[in-house]
Amino acid sequence: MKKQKLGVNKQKLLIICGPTATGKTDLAIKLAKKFNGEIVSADSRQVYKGMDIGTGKDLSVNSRFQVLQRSHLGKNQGATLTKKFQIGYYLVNDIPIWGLDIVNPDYQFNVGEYSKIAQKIIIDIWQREKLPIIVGGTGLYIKSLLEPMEYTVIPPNKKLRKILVHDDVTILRKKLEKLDKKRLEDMNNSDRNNPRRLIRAIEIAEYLKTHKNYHFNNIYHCSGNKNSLLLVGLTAGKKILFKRIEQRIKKRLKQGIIREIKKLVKMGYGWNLPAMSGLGYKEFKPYFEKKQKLAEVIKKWQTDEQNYAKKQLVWFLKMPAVWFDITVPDFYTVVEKRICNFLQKA
RNA sequence: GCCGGGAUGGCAGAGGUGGUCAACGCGCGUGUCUGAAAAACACGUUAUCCAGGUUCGACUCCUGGUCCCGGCA
Repeated sequence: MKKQKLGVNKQKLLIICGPTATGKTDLAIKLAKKFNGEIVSADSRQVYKGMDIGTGKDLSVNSRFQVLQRSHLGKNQGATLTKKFQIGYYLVNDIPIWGLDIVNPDYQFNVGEYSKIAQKIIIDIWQREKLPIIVGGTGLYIKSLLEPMEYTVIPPNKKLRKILVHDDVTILRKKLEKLDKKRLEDMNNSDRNNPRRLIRAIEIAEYLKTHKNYHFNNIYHCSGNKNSLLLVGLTAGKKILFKRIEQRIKKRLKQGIIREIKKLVKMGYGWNLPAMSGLGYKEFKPYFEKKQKLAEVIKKWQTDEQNYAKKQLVWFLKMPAVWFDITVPDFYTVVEKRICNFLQKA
């Protein structure tokens, strides 16, 4: 028996974004309790199994991964979404958090896959008449839920990539020009010098050559109704932000980040994997190779996190978010009121 | 104490017959963004140890000082 779908207008989506260490998840859990919500992570690093402390999953010791039996993401149908992915949730404080532990660290995960999975989860939450709350620091992942990204569905072509990595940007540009001149012209200077972007553009052009009737189909998009979407941005002054980062690093060391990395390395996950390029992991490479002292690693980690927070702000400030300063005393009340208001609108 | 080498931007570190000069890297700052995004890429950013002298002109040559490094004692 299918539950009756809610009307389009009732399909609200709440998004909480902002730089690292602003307490996004804590706020989301509070809000989920208040508004009958479930959390969907939008984080490019938390999708990896076994990478918990460094990516800040903040799972309690006894939280276990589970799938929802009756949902279309459940055991049977969830498996058909694709065999590669594990889709389920952790219960934290009785609130489900989705989008964690989707793949192993040696898998190269990406936006397109995230977008597809997250959209399915969101629809599932709606079907259970609850409020999906997207929480995360990965701007591109959030963007992929806000607007249809036409070409993200085109899969990577590993063979082609293997050949193209040896070309320098001038050659790549020539190759792209031959395939799709307009695409090259549309690129800005930064992208035109970015081998990764050029290779991707060539990849797309090659794909379209052999798939003439390619048609993009987004599962849903929120851009239709203004009242169906609220973006909440969290921020704080740089000084406070950096202080919070420092404290969190200390916490992660205490939680056993070194042990976690040791385990990952022992399992055979190499330093060159994209998953291991994340903050709080890559800094430890010289330490494990006995080339650097722990104190230096921590210092580097701190500045890397700071820079990351700054970069995140560059991204998020362009988004149509309502911003809240987390240091304001009645911060939570203000946010709650704003969301109440949002949920009441048709 | 003696002999030798050195002192260049926030750091590390090149160069050039005395002629706006001051590389590259790191850092820092500002950005870009359609399947690696905690990634990748673009743009910008600051200096010649101190006091004299020679010279039209010295970071580059000379004298003195200060500091650092190596060797001898």
